[in-house]
Amino acid sequence: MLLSTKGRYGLKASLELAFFYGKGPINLKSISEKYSIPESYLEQLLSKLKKSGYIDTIRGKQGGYLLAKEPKDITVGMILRALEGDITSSDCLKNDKCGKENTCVTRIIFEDIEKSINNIIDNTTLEDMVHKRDKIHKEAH
Amino acid sequence: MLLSTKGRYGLKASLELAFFYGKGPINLKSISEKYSIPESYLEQLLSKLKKSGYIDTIRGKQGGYLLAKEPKDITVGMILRALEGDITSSDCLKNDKCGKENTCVTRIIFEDIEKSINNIIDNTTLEDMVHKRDKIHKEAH
DNA sequence: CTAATCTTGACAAAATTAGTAGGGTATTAT
DNA sequence: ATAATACCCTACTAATTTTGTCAAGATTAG
Repeated sequence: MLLSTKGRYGLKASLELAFFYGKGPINLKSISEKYSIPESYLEQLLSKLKKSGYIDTIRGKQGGYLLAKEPKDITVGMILRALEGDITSSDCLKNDKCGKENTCVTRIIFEDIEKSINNIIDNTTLEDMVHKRDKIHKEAH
Repeated sequence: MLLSTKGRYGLKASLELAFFYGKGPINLKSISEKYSIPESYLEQLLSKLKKSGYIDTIRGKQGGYLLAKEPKDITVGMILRALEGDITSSDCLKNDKCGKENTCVTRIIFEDIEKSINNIIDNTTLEDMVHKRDKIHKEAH
């Protein structure tokens, strides 16, 4: 499995904020209920996104969360990496000092996979996804 | 992380068998030592690959493991799936009956990623990897 | 025979994921 | 002011998955 619930939940929440971008803050509870995500858990995820600079918050009554940048300036890769760390195909590309980096063949295919994944997530913005969403919902009617 | 050690170890072992294809069985210990994989653990992995029909075994002294098919007829995807189950980007593509399959936007990007991964692993055979290995080792001299 | 090798199944340790819980702090409508 | 609202933070726990370990047995070459 490439992504855990962290990335999935976090991406859904970010997309929700993107959808309401420019329309004021969205509170935690409403996101948590809409997507059936435990409130406290989602809170931790959004907190990470805030620390990474992708989300702003407004405290107090009528407060909530909102994107810190325009949806077109936030990629799926940014969100996923903030929550899950580097998105990698295999541990050996990160940790291992196996000493065979230059001659390991399996490594090559892992690298190919990873490049391909990164290519997708780094070239899809939240805005792209909002547009896709609009399209899907239109077709559903 | 897309792949655990299961897939990585199993793929390395399979590649070793591919490299010695047609030259008799290779015993467990030699693979386990060459790649620093715990013997009993590797045993379980090879056992799965046997059940899946990708490798044969010869018991007794001088016995060992060998590929059940030609390297060109075994893909990386076959090996990885036998060991790790379906290679998937997100749980929600497999289990969830979230009821929103037709309108969920995040799902689309997970599907794109998954297709891209499958495209790579299903179009790379062990033979391809042996060739790459030959090339790498040549260049290293 | 016997030493090398695979077979099988149960068990255990370690790591990661997925939450829970609860008090704390800031803001604002009233 | 103050009460309600909502984010902030840290620690803990439960569940799951990964990564092994172990032991007794079956098979075969020499």
